[in-house]
Amino acid sequence: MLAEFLKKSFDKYFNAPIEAWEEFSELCEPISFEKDEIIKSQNTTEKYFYFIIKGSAGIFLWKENNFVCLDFAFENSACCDYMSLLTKEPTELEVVALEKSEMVKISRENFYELGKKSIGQIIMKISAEDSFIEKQKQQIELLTKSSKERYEILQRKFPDIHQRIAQKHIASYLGITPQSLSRIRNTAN
Amino acid sequence: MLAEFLKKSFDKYFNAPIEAWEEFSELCEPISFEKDEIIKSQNTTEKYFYFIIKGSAGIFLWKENNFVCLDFAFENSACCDYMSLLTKEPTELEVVALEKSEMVKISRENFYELGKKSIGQIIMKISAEDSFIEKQKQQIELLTKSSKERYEILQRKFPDIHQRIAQKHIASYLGITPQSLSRIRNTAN
DNA sequence: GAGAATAATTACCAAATGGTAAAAAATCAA
DNA sequence: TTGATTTTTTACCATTTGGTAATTATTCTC
Repeated sequence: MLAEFLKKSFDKYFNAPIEAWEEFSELCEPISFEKDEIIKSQNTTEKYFYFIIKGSAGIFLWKENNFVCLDFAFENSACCDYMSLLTKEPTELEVVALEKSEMVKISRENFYELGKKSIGQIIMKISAEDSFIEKQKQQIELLTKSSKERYEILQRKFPDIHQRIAQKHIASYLGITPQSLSRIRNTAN
Repeated sequence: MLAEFLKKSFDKYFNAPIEAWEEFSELCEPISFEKDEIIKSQNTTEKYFYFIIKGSAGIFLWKENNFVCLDFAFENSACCDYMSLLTKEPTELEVVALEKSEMVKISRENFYELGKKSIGQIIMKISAEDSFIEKQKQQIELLTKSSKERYEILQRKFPDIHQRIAQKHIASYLGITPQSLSRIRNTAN
């Protein structure tokens, strides 16, 4: 059940037999979050790797008097303070559920335990590599696109984002103020 | 010789015996580049992972009528179009030597060959993880710091960058025009 | 459902940055 | 070295974005 869900979600990255995913599932714990519930707070060390079954989450960073969103995560994708999980160091990043969510979590210890088996190796490798690629794409957008273009790209990537995520979070992700995003949205063409 | 150099460069990340690095070195080829020589051109697939012994390089992306720099790399660090190396797909990224440089390169095939031995596994894992962390830090700077602050952070990271790298490349890395960087540099305090 | 709290929109002006252009400085190449 | 090319600086104005504040809309809570 969970194993099938995971297999489907990861099939675009690599193919592993269902047995491997069953083995993975056994180390996962289901967990639920309410909207706005903090999954990992600032200045703590990430202990878990989460996978979203239903709902959404954001990675936030406090800046002056606002939160800035570094990433959104929806169904069928991973979500955690990956930097902290990798370095085992606390970070200022906060992970927050943005909707009522159902997830599974796997502890760092179990994650690394899995690393000794082939499925874990592949997941860890894909996670790190894919995370890098996504981050580099974000950097490219910030450096080469206007805020309006970045908004359009985000909408194409997550067509229902505006129905699910507060505009102020979207604005912070784009690197602009909510007022600017409002202007962009209300500009013709 | 090369093995010792590599070992020293990577010791901050993980410890491997000199023998492992000797094994690694055997798969490396030395290669030199002139200033401004293209290491990997746009719309090609990256074939090599480079390690800089001396000199520097930049990862560039064409934007309208200028190049934008995504990353600088100096001595003791890796340099390549890592996204393309991982995906085996061509990208629009260009890798350029920014000074007369001495590097060693290892082909993707040999890199993955090494993956079967423990040293390769660790290098690949560290490369992906560290690349992600650096990219996320860049994203955080772009989203939460002013261009002046970003310039100061870059100067602290690479104190001699202004002596080695053209200001237009630094400006593009910071996400601003050369004129803006010139103004920032000539502003008191 | 009513009131309170939060979020989004709009307007206004200030600040930062972009774009064009020209001059000065630095670098390159014969 | 000298002239050509490229880079950096400066100046000017246009555009974008930020910040404050007030209004409207939405969401939350009882």
